[in-house]
Amino acid sequence: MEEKLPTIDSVFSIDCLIFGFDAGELKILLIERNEEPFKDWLALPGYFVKQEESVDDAADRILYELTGLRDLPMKQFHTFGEVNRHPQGRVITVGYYALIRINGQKELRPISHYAKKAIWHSVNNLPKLAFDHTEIFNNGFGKIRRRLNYQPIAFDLLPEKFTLTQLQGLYEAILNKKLDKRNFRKKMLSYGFLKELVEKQKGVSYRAAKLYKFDRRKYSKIFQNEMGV
Amino acid sequence: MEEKLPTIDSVFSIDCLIFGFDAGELKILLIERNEEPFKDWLALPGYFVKQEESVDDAADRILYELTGLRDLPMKQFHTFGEVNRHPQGRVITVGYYALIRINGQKELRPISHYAKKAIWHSVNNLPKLAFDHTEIFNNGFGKIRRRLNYQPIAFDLLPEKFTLTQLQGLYEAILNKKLDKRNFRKKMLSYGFLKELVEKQKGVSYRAAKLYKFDRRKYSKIFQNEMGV
DNA sequence: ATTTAATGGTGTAATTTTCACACCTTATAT
DNA sequence: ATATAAGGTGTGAAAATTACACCATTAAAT
Repeated sequence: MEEKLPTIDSVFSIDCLIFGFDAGELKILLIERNEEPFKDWLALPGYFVKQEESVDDAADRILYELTGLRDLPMKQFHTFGEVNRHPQGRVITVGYYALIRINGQKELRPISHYAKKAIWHSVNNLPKLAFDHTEIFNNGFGKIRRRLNYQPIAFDLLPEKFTLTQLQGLYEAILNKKLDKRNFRKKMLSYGFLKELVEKQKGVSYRAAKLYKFDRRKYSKIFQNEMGV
Repeated sequence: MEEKLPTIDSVFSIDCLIFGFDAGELKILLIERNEEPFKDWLALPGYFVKQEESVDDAADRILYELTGLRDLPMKQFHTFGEVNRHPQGRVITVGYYALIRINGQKELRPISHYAKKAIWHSVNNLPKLAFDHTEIFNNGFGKIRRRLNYQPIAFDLLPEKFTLTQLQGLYEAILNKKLDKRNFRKKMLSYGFLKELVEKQKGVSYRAAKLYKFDRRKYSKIFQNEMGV
């Protein structure tokens, strides 16, 4: 009894899908690899899980080491377990995603030498990625799109204070379709979890829009278990 | 380059959540373990993934070996990666689920000696399960409950021909709440994917109900990408 | 033959949600 | 002053959701 099992180092990995929103465009965080295989290719930030850390912890550590971003609220979306997905051997990987404010984050600066650099790339016109990362991206992006319809995940991508037009632009970028302005505003406001601020937009050469905040407390009260958090 | 990685045997596993519906009750498939650790305990059917098989393939094989059930349409729902979830070492497990017709299946008969037997147990009053299987169960069951609201997963649990009352009973069992009979029928029929049969229920000591079939072809046509398959 | 027990089967009105659609207002730059 | 660019607003039609109660049918029991 109590015999020891082998270690998981080098056979189990994490890949991260980090979405940001900037200049009306949805972006994904990629790294330029500095290691074989796929040296110099663009890839999702990802690396091996260590023996003594939980998978969730590994996701945080790996993202930090490859991009300099820390403590993002990442969640699992799928585990990829095909036999030949890694050229050097059998590696199972679990995909995590997070939606974040690009400008709320410090600059991208890989800590580990496995990444040459980290960049934000539009989700449109993605180049071919290393390994099966294109498939991982498509899988995760699809799930997030569907989730947007019943969970308030979009607010994580916006600055703390935002206008309704920015919010709508974000929904349109994720869903990849135009929405009706009046209906969108009516619906968003009807939920009751947007807090209207006195403050207005500044530095625009047109009528300044009201700013809003996402009120997470109100959201939790209103929806509790309904929206399937 | 092209160095070989270690193998994944004994560090990566599958656990299966197989739901069935019988006598108005939702059931879960459990095995009685025949091996330490947790010998003699009830557990979810689960075992280690082999080096040369995909994770999806492993799920099919393992379920078959432990319960005798084959080729169920299982899907992943979450990967559990805490460091101390297995007493003998570091094991990461991926949870799969399926919803099936209990009576449409051959009898339960473990092939491998790792399971003494396999049984159907009500999802209510579950005993303490081996490992962190209670947590895995709760996680998966919660997801299925939510999924029921936008995907026609319930039909997999019923016999091919079923009455609307049976279908409603199943929804009530999964959602754990009473539904209005007229509204339920109206809504189900309005989808247009239920095919009314000429045949009626037999062997009941009250008015025989019409039988229906779930028409998967019509379903796909109607909903295509809408319901987030 | 009659009664009983159990489920089958049906419709309507009120409410809520969704959707389609167009114009005036405001702030700034010139 | 005027041109520009986005801000901000309401209504009516259609669809979906909800609440709600009674008679019909069958087999078994008497």
